[in-house]
Amino acid sequence: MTTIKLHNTKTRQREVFTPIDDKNVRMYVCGPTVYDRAHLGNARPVIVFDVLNRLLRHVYGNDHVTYVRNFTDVDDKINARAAESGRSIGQITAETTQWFLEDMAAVGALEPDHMPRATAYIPQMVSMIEGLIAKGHAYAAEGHVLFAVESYKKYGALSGRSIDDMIAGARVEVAPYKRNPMDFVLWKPSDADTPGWDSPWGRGRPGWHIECSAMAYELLGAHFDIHGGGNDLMFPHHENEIAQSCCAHPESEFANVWMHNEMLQVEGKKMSKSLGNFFTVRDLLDQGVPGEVIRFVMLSTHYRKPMDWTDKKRDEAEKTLREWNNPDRISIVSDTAASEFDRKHIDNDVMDCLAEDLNTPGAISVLHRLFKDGNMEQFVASARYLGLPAADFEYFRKSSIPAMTEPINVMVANTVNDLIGARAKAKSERNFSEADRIRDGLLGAGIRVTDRKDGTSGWELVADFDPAKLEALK
RNA sequence: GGCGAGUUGGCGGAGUGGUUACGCAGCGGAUUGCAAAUCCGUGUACAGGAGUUCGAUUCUCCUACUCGCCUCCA
Repeated sequence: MTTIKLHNTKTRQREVFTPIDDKNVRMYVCGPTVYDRAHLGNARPVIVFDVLNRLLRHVYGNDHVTYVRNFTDVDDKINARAAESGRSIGQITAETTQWFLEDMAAVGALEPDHMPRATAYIPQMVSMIEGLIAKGHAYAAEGHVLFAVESYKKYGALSGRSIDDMIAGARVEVAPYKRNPMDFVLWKPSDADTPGWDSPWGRGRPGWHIECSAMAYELLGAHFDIHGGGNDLMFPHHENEIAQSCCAHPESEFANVWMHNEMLQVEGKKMSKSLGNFFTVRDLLDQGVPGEVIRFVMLSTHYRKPMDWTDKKRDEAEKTLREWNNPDRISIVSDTAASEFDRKHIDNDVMDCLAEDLNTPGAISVLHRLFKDGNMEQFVASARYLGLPAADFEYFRKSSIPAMTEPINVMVANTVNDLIGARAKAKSERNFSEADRIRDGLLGAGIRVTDRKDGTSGWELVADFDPAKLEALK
């Protein structure tokens, strides 16, 4: 069996991964707060942990992995969005949830086994909070319930902070009802205009962190294998989750392995609305950037390093994927029900790279080698395994040019073939200036003509295909 | 101020105590009516300083710089 090694934030070391139960490997990844379209940075953890999910399923068996990723659909950002737009909270969260699923599917992410919504777990949260109060880890004050960080000795261990240091450097305004400035909210009161649920502390709503603790406990138990998310969640979100869960279930250790992906940057700078470099996954898709290209770029940097999204990388990724989908090179027929074929032919070196703390750039380099060496079965199976298209040229070509509908596609092909025929005739008459004129014209329209050894000619679309220019050549 | 990550050839980006990926670009060649595409060949880089070592890009320490978190954030 493949030995998987993962970098554990908790120990700051790369460790051999040993499941608690190899018949049910359990992973929880923090999902989005559903108030707006997923931006590009949101896609990184989704893709990273999608790869891990695929790896675990390959190693332990498809039916022996439970992957949970939540939707946080109760949050003050959602409330604010509803208030400013005049729409209902339910409309916003339902719509945003659906967008998220569509956008993540477009970048090749498989759906987790469970995608719980926080609002479906309010009673479990209330119950967990009651337990924390009973054990002396939390206290009610002025309609709030707060977690007492001093009641948990290991508070700060994950992110390497001490409570005293944090207080010294804190820039937060401290609510008067907090016993310790670092105490965080488990439950807060709601006024009449804010969503709320009845509770022992009055009508209110949960604080930010408790939903993950409650849902992880319900779906995975008190002790499970892997907990993941972006490294900006390490503090305070994950620290607080650990404190809540470990105090509510002192017999357990919560997650064995903590994994955090590094942040995404855009052209060397943090993505932010004020810098004007903020964009969503949907923005890219609508601009004609295929989801596979986004995925390829994401996989080409190791998940624990900052990733810089640049136009240059996007172009190079698209170029590589075009080459990998060149029908002249790949003769294996694509079959959507090819899971058996894929499973059998996934390359061992690709697996070894992934097993070594998800070395996706290494896996891509193996893909290059397989392609170059003509090991097409391994290549296709491995590329698909990583969620990249292979032997699927038509799909890729269509997805690159969303405006190009099927009838136009056929018309384009006919036009191009006519022009190539005319060029072949000119060539046979040794009228090379006419032949070159046609070839240059096609290239200008975004179609590259390539002569094969046998005297026939192939063609492919290049980046800036322009149907209008093609029409003008007729 | 506190905590953490990082600095690899023209660019991107892995990895390793000694044999120095991979991709893009470049260069040389084959091929071609000319191209393109393709194929073959070609690159000795690891921020600076000190230390450990037979030997360090890889380990330790120091310095510089970059970035993230500490407030909502993946």
